[in-house]
Amino acid sequence: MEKLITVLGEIKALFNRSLSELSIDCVVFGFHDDQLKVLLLRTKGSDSWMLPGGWILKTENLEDAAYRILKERTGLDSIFLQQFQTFGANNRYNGKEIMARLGLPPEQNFFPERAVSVGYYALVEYSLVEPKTDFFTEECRWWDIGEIPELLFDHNDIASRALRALRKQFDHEALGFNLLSEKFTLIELQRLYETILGLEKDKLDRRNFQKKILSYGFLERLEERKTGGAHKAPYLYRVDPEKYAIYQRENEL
Amino acid sequence: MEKLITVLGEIKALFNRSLSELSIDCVVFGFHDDQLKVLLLRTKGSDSWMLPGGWILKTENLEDAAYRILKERTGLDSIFLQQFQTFGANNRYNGKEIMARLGLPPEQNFFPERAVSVGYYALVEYSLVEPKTDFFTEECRWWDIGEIPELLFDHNDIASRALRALRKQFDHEALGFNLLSEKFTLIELQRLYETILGLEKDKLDRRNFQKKILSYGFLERLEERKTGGAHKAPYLYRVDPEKYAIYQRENEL
DNA sequence: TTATCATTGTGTCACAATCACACAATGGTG
DNA sequence: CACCATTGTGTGATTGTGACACAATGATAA
Repeated sequence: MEKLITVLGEIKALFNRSLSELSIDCVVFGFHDDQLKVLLLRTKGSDSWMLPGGWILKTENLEDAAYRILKERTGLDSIFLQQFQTFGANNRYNGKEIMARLGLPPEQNFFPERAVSVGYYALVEYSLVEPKTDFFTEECRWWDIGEIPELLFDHNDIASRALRALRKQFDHEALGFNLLSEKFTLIELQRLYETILGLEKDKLDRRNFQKKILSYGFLERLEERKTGGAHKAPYLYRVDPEKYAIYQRENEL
Repeated sequence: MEKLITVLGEIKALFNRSLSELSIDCVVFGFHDDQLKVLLLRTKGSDSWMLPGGWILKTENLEDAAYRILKERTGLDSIFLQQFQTFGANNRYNGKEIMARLGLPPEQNFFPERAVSVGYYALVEYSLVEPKTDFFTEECRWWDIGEIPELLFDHNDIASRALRALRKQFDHEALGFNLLSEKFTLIELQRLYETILGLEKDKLDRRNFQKKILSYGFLERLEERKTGGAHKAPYLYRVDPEKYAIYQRENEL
């Protein structure tokens, strides 16, 4: 009982330092074993999963809040982050429901009746992430994009909109290198594209894909080759940051 | 003085029925005389212009609020509306500043210190709009996109982001028919595209443009021709709603 | 040590999309 | 009724994309 009071106190304190009617939800994408993954959290003492999210401090820029939240969950500092949509259905959220989910007394609800959420998606390097739980949750782990369970609130909707926005962006801009390690082979990049665009393996023609990507001119072929696998060792590539910036500028607007 | 108290009371009443930390700002585009226009409002007793906007009622869906705000300003019911970005810089807005702008005593400020705003852009038929002022403003009129004055808050930023989002969408999807009257000539459509994309007149090749647009298959050529102008009378076209819906579905995702 | 074989690296051809361009028909204007 | 800016239409050139084949490589297994 005493513990419950402490918990309530801490949440209230956090809450008083934040904007109350507004939250941020993040869809964090990772890539592993040729599969697209999303980072999810399980709330304490329940089977309910949700997207990582949080509140915006009263003095904090919206985008800074998103970066902070991501850093708290993944340990990562520099992350590819994109705001994609704001969700404001009047029934998407319910203060009392949150209290109940957290095992707190609903009649003591101090959350607002209503909250709007700004959706961000992030692209991170799977192997660098150390999933961390927060105050409300006891498990944080990757889920395959095809096996996402039923989530709290409208988080299933947010996740699927994020994927759609991601695909749209992939369709007309070369990106996603944040999902791979610094050095990668072209076939790894191709698998990434096929996975994100929802295509089957080798749907993209290997030769045409490589020609196209290389024609952008921002990939640098290293002397090094990727060894270890069977068969001929492929070259490793990396993104040349300066040339990539030029490409992005030319591709803007 | 008595009037001031009444004003304050009315604003407070409206405000109490709304979410306080969140607002909506709309960039309403119209097309007239081969120029792209934006609807702006001038606040009472000042030279300060701003975008039409408003608050979200506590029980109201975000999108419904945007439609309501637009209807209040333009008189129009069915409008092409698109959420494009949410603006949350911590210094973008200041409650006391609003009070001062409205000629109200800043020390009685009841607006929050901070507010985040969801940006929508709208495409409307210029000739159908009857600009209406609201409680805070005494003038509402169209401005040429190239002559937008300095606006309150971060509204210049919002407006230019809206234009950028609009151009991006135009780049890979046929739309914008909402900006023309129901029946239009292909050259009018071409001027619209050139204006929105920021191209000079006749930059697009007339023949290729018409071929491309018609190849989408949702424009219907009418028997009617547009008379009145000098020279040969061009055919009028209109959008076939069913075929347009098919085109949009095929073009999705 | 060497044959095997899945995989890598590269070039060419066919087709589709886009671009550049010309000329006859039209219908107010003077 | 001659004029002329504008409309309606078609064709060849250029570019971009998609389909496809073959020699080189290097770990694996005989």
